[in-house]
Amino acid sequence: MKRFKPTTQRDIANVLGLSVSTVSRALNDFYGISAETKKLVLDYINEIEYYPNPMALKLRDCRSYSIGVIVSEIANSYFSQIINGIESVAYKKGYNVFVTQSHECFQQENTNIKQLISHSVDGILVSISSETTDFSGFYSLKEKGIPVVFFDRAPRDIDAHKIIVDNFEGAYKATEHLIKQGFYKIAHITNSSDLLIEEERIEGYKAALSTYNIDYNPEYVFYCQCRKNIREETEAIVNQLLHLDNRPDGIFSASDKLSTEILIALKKRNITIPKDMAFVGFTNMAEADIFECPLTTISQPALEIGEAAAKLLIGQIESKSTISQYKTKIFETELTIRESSLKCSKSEFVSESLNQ
Amino acid sequence: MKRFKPTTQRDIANVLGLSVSTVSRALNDFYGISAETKKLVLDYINEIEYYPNPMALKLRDCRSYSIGVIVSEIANSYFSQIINGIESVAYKKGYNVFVTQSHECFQQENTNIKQLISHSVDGILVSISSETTDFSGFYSLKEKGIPVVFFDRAPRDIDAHKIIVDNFEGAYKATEHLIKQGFYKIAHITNSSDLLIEEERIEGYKAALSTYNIDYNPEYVFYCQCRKNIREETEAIVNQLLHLDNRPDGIFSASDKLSTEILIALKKRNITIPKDMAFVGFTNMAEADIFECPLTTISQPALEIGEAAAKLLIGQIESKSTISQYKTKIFETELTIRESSLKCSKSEFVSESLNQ
DNA sequence: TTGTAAGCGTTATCAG
DNA sequence: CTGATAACGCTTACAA
Repeated sequence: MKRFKPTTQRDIANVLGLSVSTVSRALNDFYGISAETKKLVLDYINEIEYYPNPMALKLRDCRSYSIGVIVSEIANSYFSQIINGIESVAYKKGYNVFVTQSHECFQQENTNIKQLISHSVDGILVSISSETTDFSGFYSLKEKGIPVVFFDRAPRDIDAHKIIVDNFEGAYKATEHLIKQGFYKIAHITNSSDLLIEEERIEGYKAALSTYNIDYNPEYVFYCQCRKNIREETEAIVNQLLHLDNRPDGIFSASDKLSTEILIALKKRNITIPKDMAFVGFTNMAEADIFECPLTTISQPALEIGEAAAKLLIGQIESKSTISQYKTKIFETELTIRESSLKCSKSEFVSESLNQ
Repeated sequence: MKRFKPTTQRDIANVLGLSVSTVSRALNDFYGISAETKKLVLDYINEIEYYPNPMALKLRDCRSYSIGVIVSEIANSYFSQIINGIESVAYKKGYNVFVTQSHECFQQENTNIKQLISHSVDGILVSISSETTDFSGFYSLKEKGIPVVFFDRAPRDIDAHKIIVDNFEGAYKATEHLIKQGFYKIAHITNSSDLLIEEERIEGYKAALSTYNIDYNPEYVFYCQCRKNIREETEAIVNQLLHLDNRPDGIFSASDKLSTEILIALKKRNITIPKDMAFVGFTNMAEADIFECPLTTISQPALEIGEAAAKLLIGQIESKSTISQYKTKIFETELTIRESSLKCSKSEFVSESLNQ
């Protein structure tokens, strides 16, 4: 295939009978060029739709004007909304975005970091995988001077900007809501005990129980890695949960994918929501409204999280001085009450009236 | 911020007391270097984890080793699955992927094309927006010699590789299934009459009706642009549909987002699926299983579509000669029968038994 | 076998 | 005000 060879400043210079440097001056509003010559050049480049060769610029500046993103899965509405936010900010500021997926795998995450470095990204936005407990990869990025901003899932004690939601508050609200509806035996299903956000959610869950004088029962907390075999994992969890001596009457699930899979497993066992089991999900699914039983959810401002993360990262990239004080920006979550968590549910009411 | 300055071949050469070209030779298995020197260099670069500066390579080769993707929306499981396929192939072959979104808007699509060109992508993968009727943007890409491969939604008569599914067959199967279930008044809701895939789906729908001697009723076909105001559009369509003199008893919906929105609108009006209205969606939603009424769907092999498209594009990019014969690869769809299309539905049965 | 130097497209520094 | 030239990091033809 004959490769597309774009016009260069040299071509322009030749056509107009000028030198390359004059053309460059016109393009960059550089001082020391006559208005006349400048107009000549600008008119011409407008006509031919000239774009400066980005590779040359990047080589010169030693930066790629691109940022890398690592998420666990893009086919997840929460993350794709965040990516939308990141891209809108990045494009506006002239940056490209490379999106990579860790699939909740530590190994893959490290491969992604290397890939991104070898593509000379100017900075990285990351939501760490549920498997990650070793943050040395991120520390070495810091050492190399490559800015990293964490969003959604951040390591506990790393010095970096972080964009997170108030997971404690979110989990508290979810749990409290279930309690107020009259469910006292609430199970909590979450990703992995090593993630800070999961810890915060568990703390919120515990705090709500404690407020209402309900004993915390460790048997009611389940962990799921959400890897490739998520279906098996959730099947096992649901089996275990349903066969507990003191079977829970409500579930608070901590993530998108988890919620979907748990609901599938429950449905398979003919557990009706919320009659047999109340349910609140920590999720951003657009489809929450049309599930068999519309889902009560704690939702997160995904778009804003993405925008904030991108702004912070680009700010750090473009800042002249080293950051001395890292920020942690915390967004609030929102409880949307639908039917899945109601004691006397509308769906029960409807199905009764339908059968008269 | 002090910029990260990676090691260069000059640095390596200085350390080892060699010249840049010798280092380069070692890295590229170039002929004319002693095994000894080569080992020396390779050992060292392994130790320090040297990566060649991608910008320099790209500038030199006049190519970016990146491909651009244009889809309508990434927060759509069908497209995010396709992107997964694209990325897996692209990364394996050393290419980056820039993903852009048209949001079903012609203007935005053209902006994206320009963006991608100005980032010097080596080729573009595109699923055209529902609004696009003017393909001049893509023709001018062809003229410039930038390879374009269309997937999912392709212009009718453009000379280019295309990856599509058998939309006719898919629509036929969906419609036939509804007919066999005893629904004869089948409405079809689709994106926009200008897309080839929509035309094929309508043809499949008509052909199935004709096979079973059902008259085609143009009033039963609805078009939705699926833009920002999709909620209003679908509300209007559902209102219109429900107030037809001869109200349909089944709906065959042509896309993901459309299906979700139509179901929300129907639910709002207390239309029960499939009792009051049968439903088949052309969609890849993972959640189809746990909807109020599990959704019968025509699904598409999204991952494979993405992989095939990326392979074809990269093949074209790397091919020395101009392509004389463009390929159109057609994938088959799959009908998954769930409850939303069944005449005597299980869900009715369940809700009766629950109320005894 | 190794080193030198030109060139990819830009911008910046210097002379004219 | 404008033009020539070096530099960014890499590959490669050519000279040593």
